[in-house]
Amino acid sequence: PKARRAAATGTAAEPASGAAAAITDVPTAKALKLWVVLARAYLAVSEVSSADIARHDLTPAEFGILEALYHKGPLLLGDVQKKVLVSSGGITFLVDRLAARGLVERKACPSDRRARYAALTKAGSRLMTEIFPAHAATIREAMAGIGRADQVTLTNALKMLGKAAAEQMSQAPASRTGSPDVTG
Amino acid sequence: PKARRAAATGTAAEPASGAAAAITDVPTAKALKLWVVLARAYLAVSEVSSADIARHDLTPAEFGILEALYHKGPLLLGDVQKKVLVSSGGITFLVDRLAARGLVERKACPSDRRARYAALTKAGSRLMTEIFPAHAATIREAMAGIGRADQVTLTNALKMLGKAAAEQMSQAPASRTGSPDVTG
DNA sequence: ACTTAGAATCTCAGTGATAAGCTATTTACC
DNA sequence: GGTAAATAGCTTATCACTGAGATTCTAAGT
Repeated sequence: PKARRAAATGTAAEPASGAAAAITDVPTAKALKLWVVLARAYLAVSEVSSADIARHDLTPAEFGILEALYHKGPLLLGDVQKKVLVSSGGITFLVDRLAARGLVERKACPSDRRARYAALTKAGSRLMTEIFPAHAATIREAMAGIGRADQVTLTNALKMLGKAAAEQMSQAPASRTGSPDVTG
Repeated sequence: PKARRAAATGTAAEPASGAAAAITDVPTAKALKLWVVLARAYLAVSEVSSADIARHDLTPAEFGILEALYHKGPLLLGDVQKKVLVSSGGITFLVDRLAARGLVERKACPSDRRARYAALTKAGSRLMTEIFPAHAATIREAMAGIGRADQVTLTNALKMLGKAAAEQMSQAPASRTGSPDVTG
């Protein structure tokens, strides 16, 4: 037998026997709905992408690093971090692992002795040249449910959404659990 | 000091010194771009949501379970799994943890002695009544970057995208690494 | 009834990733 | 020029979650 997985991310809104009543006001309900489909769409595409990446024995994070270096050339570890969205420790760990496989190497930074570059090795570069186009095509296929013009519209809308959400995030610095939230 | 995080998910496409050339064909480039902004938008909203949830010492997965039970009433563990998208072992683990906090309880299923229901306790129900509306409002705020009419358009587009991607997923069952990929 | 396949859940070892704290180095300010 | 704050990356402890197998039960076939 196998441990199966399912396909959803909660946040629905229909009461049932023994269930409390849910959101009534319309704008909130619409926003929740949007959040659900956003999560599902992301997850579905993510699944396609991850599965393709896994065929080469890479995690998405590893692939992200290789891709960043492939497109941008050698990068400071901190810059890789910004691209790939992992913690500082995570970058160390991932680059170590890629280095152990001979795909990436560290290089000293002449102007700052704290910093190090990560760069693709010849093998890493060859690998990416080999697999990236097919990966890109896979993503293109995953997006094929939407017409090309609509893709642009969708891209713009999502860009706005992401920007707004990120903005809201930076405003609320995350208060801690039990505490009464501020001075007053 | 603190281990900082960044804000992106790779898949850009501008060459640089020492970097290999990237995607040239337009449809693929557009699809990649869409994938990037989709990931970023999801991540940004996810961050907002998680931060809000964390204020109550809950993980997103835990909150997902509570939410499912709150809206739908008692649910078989398997059904919870489908809603919240975790592994079979994960459901056991998470429900255990919520039960230890007195928010959820297991109940026998009369018609099938293998199956168990998960249901909110009175405390769990009270907690959700207390925190869910505020959480929903937080999500609404995160989505506020987009007008209400556009939200509906966006929702529909994402629904199609998710469906198409999921479909592609089920077609390619995931071949294993080294093997030469099919018969021909 | 008995056997076999299939399901629902639980167990448990393993994994990717984070978050703090640490060291080495750089920058800014006096 | 010397000291303090900030920065880049590494180390370690910890954690939520996964995945395969084990367990218990149901359903179907003989």
